[in-house]
Amino acid sequence: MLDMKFLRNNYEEVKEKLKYRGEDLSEFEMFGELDEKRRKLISETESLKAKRNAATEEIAKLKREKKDAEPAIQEMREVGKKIAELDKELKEVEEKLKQILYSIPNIPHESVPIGEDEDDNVVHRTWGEPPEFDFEIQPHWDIAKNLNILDWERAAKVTGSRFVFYTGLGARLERALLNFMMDYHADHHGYTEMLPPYIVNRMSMIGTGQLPKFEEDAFKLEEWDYFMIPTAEVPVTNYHRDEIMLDLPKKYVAYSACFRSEAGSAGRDTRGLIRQHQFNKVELVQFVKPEDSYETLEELTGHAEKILQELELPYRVMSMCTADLGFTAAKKYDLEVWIPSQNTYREISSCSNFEDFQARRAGIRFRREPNAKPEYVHTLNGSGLAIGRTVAAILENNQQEDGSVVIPKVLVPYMGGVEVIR
RNA sequence: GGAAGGUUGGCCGAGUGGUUGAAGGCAACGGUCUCGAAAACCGUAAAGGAUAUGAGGAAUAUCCUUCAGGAGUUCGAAUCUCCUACCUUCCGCCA
Repeated sequence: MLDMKFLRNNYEEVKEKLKYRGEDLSEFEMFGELDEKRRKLISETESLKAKRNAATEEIAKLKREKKDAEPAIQEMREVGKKIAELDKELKEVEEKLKQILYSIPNIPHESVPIGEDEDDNVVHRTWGEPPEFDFEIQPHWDIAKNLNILDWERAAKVTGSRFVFYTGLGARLERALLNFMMDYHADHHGYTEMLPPYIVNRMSMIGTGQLPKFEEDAFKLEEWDYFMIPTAEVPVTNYHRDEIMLDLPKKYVAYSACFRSEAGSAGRDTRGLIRQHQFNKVELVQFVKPEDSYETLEELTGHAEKILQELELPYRVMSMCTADLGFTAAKKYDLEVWIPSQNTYREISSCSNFEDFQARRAGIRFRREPNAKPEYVHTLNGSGLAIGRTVAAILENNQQEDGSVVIPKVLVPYMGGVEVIR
């Protein structure tokens, strides 16, 4: 959500910047008119209320002195009715304005490359070399099938498509990664560990920007106004909703299962671990002072990269262009890991600076000094990492000619000493 | 699922229709005192919004709103009524 005053004063400039996002801005057009109407109604209703408040005091005085207050009361009856009418009108206008503000995406940071689609994303840096194989490589779903560590057939029976059972050492590998990542961020990167609810209410989804625009992407509970979280970002960011924070920065690392309807991606990545309705993810979330957020974005991205480096998986860092930023980010880096069977890099982490976009929606503020005015914090988050995709990357990059898979060294202790899945 | 009680400012906590934006306390900030600190004493202190002056900034002034959220009664609601959410306790049910 953008600041209403800022929007009023910089309307044309904002419009110009949002053009690069390729978003539909038709609703945005009504802003000026509604904003003016709102302020006119406020003036009218407030002057009437001031009048009423003065009269009310007068009436109280008359009553105390046991004088006749009836004429004053009669007059205020009319004023009261008028106030009620204006308040109702004002509420409608404010509701419309709120919907508009909620549906305007964030303004891209000046360092974000301008582009029309994902092809305009910029390679920021590359780490490691894609491995060379002197045998016929297999996609991870075939490797997993041969090793008997992933079971899609039964998952389809039990639930449906895009769900999976991890079995045996597969389940162990997933859990090893989860533990390794959590430990690493908590022990080496200074994050506080968090285990959040997987279901949140509507206000939380609005707070981080999933709603009201993208309701069809979410899993909603039938009888409740509750949603399955698409990422731990939602509960962890909303943890501090409507709070005035005192000590910044705050750094949290949270594991959660994530749930996505994947509406609109029918037919894409139908096989394997890349695109599931439910997947596991370790998420990094930070609340920082505005002046620190861009430095923090680099730091946080580095924290996610460190995991890939420890796992010895080749990857690259992409700076997302204006068209591929998503709704809420002012700047975003995607970490893409090498997937040999697809001969390409695939997203495994997204690290974003939202500036005050989420903080404004969710009412997350801080004070610089004990008596200073509250200011909005900047929020950031990044996957550190998506675990299912990490499993896919390990299976593919570490596959051997005999179909076995070598476990990265750092994971062996977490695997109970298992060095190779065969 | 049934019953009772609760939700007030950064925190605790008074307050059952009319100078209550809200007593009191703690924490905070400024000052007096002190070599300095503590203690003591004095003082300042909520958030959001509109308007005016001002550079549509900082600031100041006036006004409005806000006592979980919403609706209602009333000239007037933290205070009365209804609904919702959450918390606590008891009963039931389940693990």
